[in-house]
Amino acid sequence: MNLPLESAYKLLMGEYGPQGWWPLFDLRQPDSQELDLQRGYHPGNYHYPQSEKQCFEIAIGSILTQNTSWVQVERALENLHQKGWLTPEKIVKADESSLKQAVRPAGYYNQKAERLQIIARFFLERKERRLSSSPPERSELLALKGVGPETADSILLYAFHEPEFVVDAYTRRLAVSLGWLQGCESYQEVKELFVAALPRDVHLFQEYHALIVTHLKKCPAHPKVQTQPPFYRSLKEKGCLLASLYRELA
DNA sequence: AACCAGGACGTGA
DNA sequence: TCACGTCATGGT
Repeated sequence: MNLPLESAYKLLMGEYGPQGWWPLFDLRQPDSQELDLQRGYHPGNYHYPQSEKQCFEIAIGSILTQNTSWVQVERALENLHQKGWLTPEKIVKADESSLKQAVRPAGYYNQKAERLQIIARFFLERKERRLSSSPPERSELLALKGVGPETADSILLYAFHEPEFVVDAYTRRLAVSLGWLQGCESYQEVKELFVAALPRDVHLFQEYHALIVTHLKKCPAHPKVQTQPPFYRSLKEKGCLLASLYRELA
């Protein structure tokens, strides 16, 4: 079975262009006309993160965004930024209650505050051992409370440029709606589908995941989980890109 | 006014 | 291993 994963990628890239993930707070240009730049995206520039601080910010964001929309994460990051807390040192030392207050907009603020301190401790420890320049093992990320498979892969892919494909709810939904999956597959199985069909390329992996999210945000044309066989009809009627995706791939 | 958002963990079968 | 409840704020 040879699924057209690259064709889908080309269509998405042709439609939306490079997404400039992962957005970085201290990269924001408030005066820019481009909303992307205002919000810290850096389309076409793959040279980020450029500092340990930016690297850490990606890790923080990946925790905060768990089952939460990105605008909420931006508010939490805003709070942390205003306190000057977007570093492992500050997060570790922060008192519990004000950290919770800062993180509150992102939801689950009790657990997320705790888990931010856990991952901050991890970053700090790596820094003290002068390991910051080399990527952590996936297994040691997974060992941290609050870091599951998606968060680990996000950190590795976007913060450390490791070729790990990120699978999230959108990825699964797209794959299911295109008939590539049934929907009941495990994280690893979904990941394998993409990794096996694509060249192991960091920029490709970064853009593919970002494009999937962008597309399904813009075109939430399908139910959360679609376990039925491919269903072209309902989507053609939506008039969104996914319809053309279907026609191309049919 | 339900439903969902760039999940992960703890528990019991 | 796996299904299920829990965590929580703010948009549509």
